[in-house]
Amino acid sequence: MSTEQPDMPELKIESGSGQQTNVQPLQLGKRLREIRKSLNLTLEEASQKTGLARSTLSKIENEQISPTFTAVQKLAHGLQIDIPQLFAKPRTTMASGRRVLTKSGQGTPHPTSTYEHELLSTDLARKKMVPFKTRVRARSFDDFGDWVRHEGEEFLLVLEGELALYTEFYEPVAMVAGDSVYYDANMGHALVSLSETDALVLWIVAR
Amino acid sequence: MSTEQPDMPELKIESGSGQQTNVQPLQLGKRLREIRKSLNLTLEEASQKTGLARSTLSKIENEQISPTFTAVQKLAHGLQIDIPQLFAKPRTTMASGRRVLTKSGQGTPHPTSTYEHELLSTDLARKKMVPFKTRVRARSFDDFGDWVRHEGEEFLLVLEGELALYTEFYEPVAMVAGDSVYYDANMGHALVSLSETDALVLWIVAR
DNA sequence: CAATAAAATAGCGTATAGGAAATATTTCCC
DNA sequence: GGGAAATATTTCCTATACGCTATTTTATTG
Repeated sequence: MSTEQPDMPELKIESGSGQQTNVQPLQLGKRLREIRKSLNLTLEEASQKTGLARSTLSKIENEQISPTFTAVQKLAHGLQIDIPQLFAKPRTTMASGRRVLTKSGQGTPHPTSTYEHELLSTDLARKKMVPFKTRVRARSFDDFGDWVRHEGEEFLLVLEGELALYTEFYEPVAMVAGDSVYYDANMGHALVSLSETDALVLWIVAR
Repeated sequence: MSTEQPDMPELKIESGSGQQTNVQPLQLGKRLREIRKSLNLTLEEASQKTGLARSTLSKIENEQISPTFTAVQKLAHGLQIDIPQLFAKPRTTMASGRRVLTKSGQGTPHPTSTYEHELLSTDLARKKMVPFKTRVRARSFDDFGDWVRHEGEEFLLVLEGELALYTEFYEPVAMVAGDSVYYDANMGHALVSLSETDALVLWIVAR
């Protein structure tokens, strides 16, 4: 594995490619073999880690038997894989790898009356999250017409300043730099700066 | 852990609900019963939908037997639940509108040799994102055994310090406070601090 | 290529999961 | 509460998963 030194900061953009198909025949055996191989384990070693017999592992991998749930648990525990991952889509090990780097202050601006969003990740197709850095200009809840509500979930971390988070079913709560909150975006929500200057938050929306 | 500075004054409250739902005995049976009940199905009906015998279902629900993987598949298919969901932590459907506030430094610590994670949102039943505040201890890429790869996508924002992001298909890139990056977590990735002190990043994983 | 070692697979006995039917329990009328 | 219907559990038998050991296959080295 090459240990090269990092190059200097610089904005790199790679637009995402869009493949992704579902529907797995779910070949547990094949999957397990892949995982074991990737861990460079022999059946014997895997056997010791999991407490299952070599032969059993072999049979599972070759789909000669259907492991009991307890066996699957032992496998997952022994090989350090979590069970949901076992059943997740095939590993898109290939060149689905993409990244987008955004330098400080170089995001795409998107101002509103109450917020000043800076979109931190430009066109990465079909991404699961949308990250903003947001300057909160609102100084009172009345600056908002009504609750903001939408599908998805949101996480936010206060970067600077002090603000109040208003949410529909709870009391408003004060937050300072370093505090974070996670909530369902279907619940009405709004941010108000409590300091003289605008507050700054990192804001992430998941679909 | 908690190398954090104590946090600032606070007004209204809403302490992060910090209950531990750790390490599940993973009571598949109980879980299945819940699901079946919630679908208003009798054992007989569930039997017809899944192709498994009433008695078998009963035994599974009462944890008298450990279903084979094929049985689990039939269950999942017949009852329209996807398998990962079966093994996820307790329901706690946060769709009903919920929020979790985490005060600075009050997250759940989770140290490794290279990173020091602070989980910012406790018991995320089925959340779409998992937020960490992470202290990067690694000083060289060699501190990692091999690439870290897993399902999902990641966003990260540098909070303090200076670091290098190594990713599988790209050149490593330097990042300073305020910079952020979004990438596919299936692509191998690793963070290395370039400063003398540990670097601090906000790290979010979407499934 | 042999010879040998290492790893994976196959055979077989035992433990246990799965199905059909009997039994027990709960639910719901009257 | 007593019965009857619906639902759940238990029993018993067959099918199959699991572990031990033997065998075959694959990798290594002279």
